[in-house]
Parts: sequence; C-alpha cells; structure tokens
Amino acid sequence: MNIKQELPWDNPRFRNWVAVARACHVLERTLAVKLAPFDLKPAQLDVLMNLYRHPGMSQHDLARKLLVGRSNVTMLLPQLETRGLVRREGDEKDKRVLRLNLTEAGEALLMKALKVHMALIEKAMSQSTPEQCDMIGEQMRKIADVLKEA
Amino acid sequence: MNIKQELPWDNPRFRNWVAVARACHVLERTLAVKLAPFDLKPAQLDVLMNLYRHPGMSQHDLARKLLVGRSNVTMLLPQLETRGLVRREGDEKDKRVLRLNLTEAGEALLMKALKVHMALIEKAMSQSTPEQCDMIGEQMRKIADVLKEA
DNA sequence: ATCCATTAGTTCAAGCATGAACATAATAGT
DNA sequence: ACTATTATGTTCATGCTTGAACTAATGGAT
Repeated sequence: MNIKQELPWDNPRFRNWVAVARACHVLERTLAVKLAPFDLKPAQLDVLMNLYRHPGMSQHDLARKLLVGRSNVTMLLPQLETRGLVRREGDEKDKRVLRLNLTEAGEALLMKALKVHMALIEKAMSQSTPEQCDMIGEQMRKIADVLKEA
Repeated sequence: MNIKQELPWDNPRFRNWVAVARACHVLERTLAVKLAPFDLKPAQLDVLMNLYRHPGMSQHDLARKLLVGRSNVTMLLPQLETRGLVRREGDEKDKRVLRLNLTEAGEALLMKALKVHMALIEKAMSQSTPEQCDMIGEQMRKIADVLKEA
C-alpha cells in the first residue's frame, strides 16, 4: 500500500478548511491589536458580550457559551470585576452559583469595543454577498453541531 | 445619539462570523483530542505539515507560514528534534539560518496524524456541497488577504 | 435522617504563545 | 576597510488556558 495515499493537499475540503482556520487566526490577531487601546483581550470582550446578552448567567453557563473550561472563567472574571466592569453576586436560592452582570462601566466599555469589533468584521466580510455570507454562517453552524456530538 | 446603535447581534455579518469562529474553535479542540494518542499538538502537526511541503525551509519562513512569532518556532522545534521527527542543520552560505527537514520518523508520524486530521475535516465539511465548500474557501482566502494589509 | 451522587466554583501546576531584549551574521553605504 | 543597518535565531519574563484535585452546596434514595 502506498504511503502517500491521496495527500490531503489535493483534497478540496482540506485546502478550504485550512483557509477557514487561517482567516480565523488572522482576524483574532488583528482584533487583539485593535482592542489593545481599551486594555481588553478578545477573550474578555467575549465575556462582556455574553453577559450583555444573558444578564445574570452563572459562571458555568458562561464557560459553556465560551467553549472554555470552568477554571478559565474563574481566572478571567476577577480582573473584570476589579476593574468595575462586572458584578458578581451569589444566588439566593442556590448558594453555589454566582450571578454575573455588567456594570454601567462594563456596558459602556462594551459598546465602544463592539464598534471596533464590528468594523473589523464588516471589513473582512465585505468581500462576500449577503447570500454568500448567510450560506457560510449556515454551514459553520452545521459544522459546530456535527462536531459537538463527536 | 442612541447608545444601542444597531446592535451587532442584528447584523448578519456579525452573527455569521461568530459562527465561523465557533466552528474553528470546536474543530481545533476536537483535533487536539484526536491527536493525543500520537502525543502531538495541533501546532506541532502544523509544523510537520509545513516541513513536508517545504523541505529545507528556515525557521523564519516557518514562523511566517504558521502566522506565529519567531520565538514560538524556537520553542517548538527542540521538542520535535529531540523526538527525532525533525532535523535542523545550518545553512552553508548563510550561517544565520537553520534549514529544517523531516526525518523518516517525522514523515511516518505525519502520515498517521494526517489520516486523523483528514477524517475530522471530512466529517465536518461533509455537510457542504463541493461548490459550497469551494466558495467558503475562496471567501476565507479573501478575508485573510484583506486583513493582512490592515 | 443519612448517605451518595451531582453540580458550582476555586486552586494549582504545567504547557504554550507572545514580545522585548539580546547575540551573531550578513549587507549596504561611505 | 569601516560603520550602520538589517536579518536570523535565542532567551526570558509574562500572561493565558487547561485539566486534575479540591471545597462546598444541592438533591435524591433508601
């Protein structure tokens, strides 16, 4: 049997996925640079975005949304809390969980950072027609679903 | 002026890009799990793949291909060299550069790991038609180009 | 009531990636 | 030839993420 059985580089799926990964990587790095003036990392912006959309969520739920470990959330939050961007208060009924909310300052900073994030994504996706863009999103959601069951 | 000027969540481009980022994230994590039996990280597999396709490349070139810093490559290579997967020899003409090559063992391990990688990507992209898949790749390459000039 | 399993959050050590500062080699200008 | 600039690779301190081990609270079974 041939060692070099149909090399991946000849496979369209492979080549195209590599392109996806590269685009993600580049956009992530670029975002990090653009967020530096706000003293925010992409991961921190993700936290603020999720708390804005889901006020009062627990750290566990946040970790699942962000696709990271619970310990990561534990390490991430104190920084934001100390900076007065996030408020963390224990749940009355279940004393294990901590309810997370944005402060005024947190929401204000989020709005400023979102403008930068939006502008970057607009720039990146401006190459695609709305139909192409929707199709990409649809396929990517399918991929995430398929892999989550793996 | 309204603080909540057209929130990003209503913007198709934003929503769809978030899907791209999530899909990337999930696939990367899944790949890490599937590569564990080979004692390989995704980043290390990337190195092997690039050395296979571009034998004799320098560390600087490798760093650019991988979109990482030069120091990262410096930290990454000794592990692979010690394991006998990669050979590093100084260039004759330019004594600054180190020429990188896969060993027999490195190539053999790469082939095994590639099967896993390919299978994962096949599974993920099997949802898309070949036309959709190509279109996605094309758009993503455009995105990477647009952002690199940023 | 008591025990056991589950769940939320924390702590900690290890592994990675980064950027700045550095050493060395090549090159261009004079 | 001599100097200044540029390029390659390394070192090191920092910060991020992870997974395993831990504490504490909840809930269900007997």
